Amino acid sequence: MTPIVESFVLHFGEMGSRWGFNRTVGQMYALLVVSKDPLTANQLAEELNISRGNVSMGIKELQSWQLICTKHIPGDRKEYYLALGSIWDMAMKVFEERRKREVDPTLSMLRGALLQKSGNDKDAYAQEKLHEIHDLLETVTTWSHELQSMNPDKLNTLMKLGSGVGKVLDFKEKVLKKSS
Amino acid sequence: MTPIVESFVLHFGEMGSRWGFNRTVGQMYALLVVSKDPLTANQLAEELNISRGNVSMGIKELQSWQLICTKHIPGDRKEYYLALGSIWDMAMKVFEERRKREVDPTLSMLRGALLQKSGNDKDAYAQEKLHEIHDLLETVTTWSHELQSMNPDKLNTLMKLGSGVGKVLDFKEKVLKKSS
DNA sequence: CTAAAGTTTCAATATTTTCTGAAAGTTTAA
DNA sequence: TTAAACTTTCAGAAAATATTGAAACTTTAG
Repeated sequence: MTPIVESFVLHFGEMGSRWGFNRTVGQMYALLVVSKDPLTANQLAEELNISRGNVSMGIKELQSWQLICTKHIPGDRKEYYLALGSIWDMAMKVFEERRKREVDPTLSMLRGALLQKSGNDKDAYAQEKLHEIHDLLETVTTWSHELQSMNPDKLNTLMKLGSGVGKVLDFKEKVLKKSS
Repeated sequence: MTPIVESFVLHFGEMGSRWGFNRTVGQMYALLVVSKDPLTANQLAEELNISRGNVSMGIKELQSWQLICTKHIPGDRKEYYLALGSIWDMAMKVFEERRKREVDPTLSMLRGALLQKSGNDKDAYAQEKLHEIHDLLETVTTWSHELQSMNPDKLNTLMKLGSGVGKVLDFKEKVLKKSS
């Protein structure tokens, strides 16, 4: 690994734990992302100085996140691994996967709690709060689903527009009112 | 704790680790959120069955996230704790804090790596990828900053609009073109 | 079918993170 | 100033998580 690649890989490893996977999985993924050519499990183990078994588990994890794919080279029995898709695709995958793991279970727990009859004052207050949290999470999840289903170019336009989107909303209101 | 509150507190504790703090901190926060009246450190320790020292550390953590505040009751020497602001405020705080911890350090690492002269082909390819990641993270951070600076009502309108926002963007284009 | 090349599994070990509780620190009423 | 009431700190214990490596498993060329 060159110094540039190494510092990226190490940083991504540390960050990995915050982003939902462990250090070595983060490092493996980082290395695959910046490698033009696919790598074998043994190459990963060697470059990162980790055990072959650990690489095998890491690969399984990255596959469960659908972040890497396998490539076979004719006449070679080894499996080669490759980061999947564009940076944009990767970001979407991570985002989606985290929503599944962090938000969805909470939403279903909240739905359950809101179905219970509140027995007393304390419960009534608690349920009010749970309701607010539920509604917020639901709005945000629905929204993020919809954003993800948008064409990436349009989404990019939207993001670049930034808070300017407020003006566009006003603008639409105004024009609609005039024409009515 | 009533059963409803307890299941919320336990769930939030487990989830807490995914959301950036540890189990007991998550539980403490959950309990404060659904409690109408402020609680003392001792009450937290007792309700959650954790040590007084752990509560003290948890409080410090929650304060560093600016998620709770202190209240004094006249004639009482104890400190009372209270979840801060509305659910919306809380979500914003958590979101912002996570951005600071998860994204900002990566952005500065990437900026550093992009300043290096790439020595060879491998580095050149790696830097291309780093560049893409950098640009994406920057766009997203800037956008989220701007969304956060918007008036919450407008932001809510925007979210409820969902992917319909694409149509509004088209609409604006069309009207502007006509009038030019 | 056999054995070589490769991959996965998982019990044991190492590392990291969290939690406890006793001691030290702080504040205030008297 | 003192001591009671309360809070914080932090070294060590406990719990959770990650990692290794050897054995078991799988695949395929011959």
